[in-house]
Amino acid sequence: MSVSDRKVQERAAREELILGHARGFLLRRGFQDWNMEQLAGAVNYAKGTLYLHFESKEDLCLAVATRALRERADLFERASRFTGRTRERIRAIGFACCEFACSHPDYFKVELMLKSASFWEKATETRRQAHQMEGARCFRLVHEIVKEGMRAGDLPHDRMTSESVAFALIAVTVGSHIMSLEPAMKLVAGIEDPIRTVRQNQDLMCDGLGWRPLLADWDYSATDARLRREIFSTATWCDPVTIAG
Amino acid sequence: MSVSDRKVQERAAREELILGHARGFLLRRGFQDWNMEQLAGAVNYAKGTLYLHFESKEDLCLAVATRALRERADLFERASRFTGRTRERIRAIGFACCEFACSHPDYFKVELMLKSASFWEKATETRRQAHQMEGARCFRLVHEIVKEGMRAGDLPHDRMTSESVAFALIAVTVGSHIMSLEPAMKLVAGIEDPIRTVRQNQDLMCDGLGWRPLLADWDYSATDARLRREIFSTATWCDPVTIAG
DNA sequence: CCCCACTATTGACCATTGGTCAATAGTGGA
DNA sequence: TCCACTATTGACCAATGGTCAATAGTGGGG
Repeated sequence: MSVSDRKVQERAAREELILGHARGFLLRRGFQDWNMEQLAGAVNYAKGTLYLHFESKEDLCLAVATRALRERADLFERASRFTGRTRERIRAIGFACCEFACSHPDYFKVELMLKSASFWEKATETRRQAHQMEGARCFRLVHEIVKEGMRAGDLPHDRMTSESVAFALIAVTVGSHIMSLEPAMKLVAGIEDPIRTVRQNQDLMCDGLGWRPLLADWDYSATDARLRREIFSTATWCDPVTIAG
Repeated sequence: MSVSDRKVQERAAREELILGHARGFLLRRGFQDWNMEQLAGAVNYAKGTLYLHFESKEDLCLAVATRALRERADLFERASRFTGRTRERIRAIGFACCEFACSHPDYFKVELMLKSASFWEKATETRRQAHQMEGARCFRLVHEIVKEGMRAGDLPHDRMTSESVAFALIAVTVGSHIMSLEPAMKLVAGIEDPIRTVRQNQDLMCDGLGWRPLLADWDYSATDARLRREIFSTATWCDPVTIAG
């Protein structure tokens, strides 16, 4: 058993090594600007060995993306342990999302790549499911807080379903992130601090949903300070200032 | 001159033919699932001839996308001629955007493709600029109405810059469209009518921005009816019901 | 009407690269 | 030490984006 065990472990370690290097390639150079030969060279294995772990280049990249998405879901989970009014708690998720975006600056670019059908099709069923599972985990964590907000009476429950509310929050966040990474948009719209813009838009959407206490009725900078202290003491980015007024 | 004129015209006609077929390929099969040989066959020209018009496959696809984006900007322009309160007018743009999304169901998928760096790099500078110009046109049309809303006092002008407001509206729209075309999300969030969801989210964002008259204070279904009558009498989709309450 | 110079078009060819698999090196138990 | 089995390799294949020398087509001038 010991020999077999060691082999399993070695295999896992090698997979980790490959994924790590692939992540570097993917984030720094996109999908096209490197090939499997180069990756094989980088990890000091032959090309064929890579294919013992991954069925295709797409499969490998999906695995990289799923790993990142899992980290994201983990951050969401940490954030959802934050205590306070429900709107403070959904804010924690927004914070977590931005924390993630900062430590994985090019993640959304990779995520966009996955949306292309041909890409998705070339990946293993197992890996597709794994990715969807992590995505669903993120959704569920948001959805739970939305439902609690409705139960608590902070959020109107007669206008929209809780799922639609969760969807709206996710849409505004993803949209803001994606539009932020467009250099042209930064220029045209004069966005200096993309992350701040994302959080601002999340706040606006929460206000639009009527999620109390509204931005004007609560000191959310205090919430952020507490959040940073209690949950994200290791956060890597500066507190964005909330909308004036 | 007549001979030369004819040649120019023939060349333009052929480019049109190629773009038309490429559009079909791109929307129906994505970027990978067809090759230049097949496209050449479809238009009854040799592969080399395609390269007399376009520098690369990416260049060709960017041209297709830009053509669609131009239609989108044209619709925005038509929408911005709508009269009424400024929030009604921004609603017209939202309507135009959805009208466009309905007639080009896979446009956003193609647009996503363009965000990959390697794609963008392989296209001609001219075509890149053309695409950015149409994008900027869309932004400008939104921005104009935002500025007018601030001038008219319908939209607070002391909280955010007009650019940030335009950005927020675009982000929520793009994000909603993109998330809508994810089949998993439809399942998890129970989205039946994606377009309705997009408009709903636009409404929520406008409310969040404090753009008066708020959803609850105005009969926007009447606005939609007028919009449909006066501007988009040829619209292809059903009026979405606004949020209850 | 023919001819020639010039242009337009072609498709065989090339280079790159994702993916395969027969050959080889390595390993551990007898 | 040897053998049977596994792990690893990299030469090879097929697909495809892109090129360019060869060929077909064209129109003006004689």
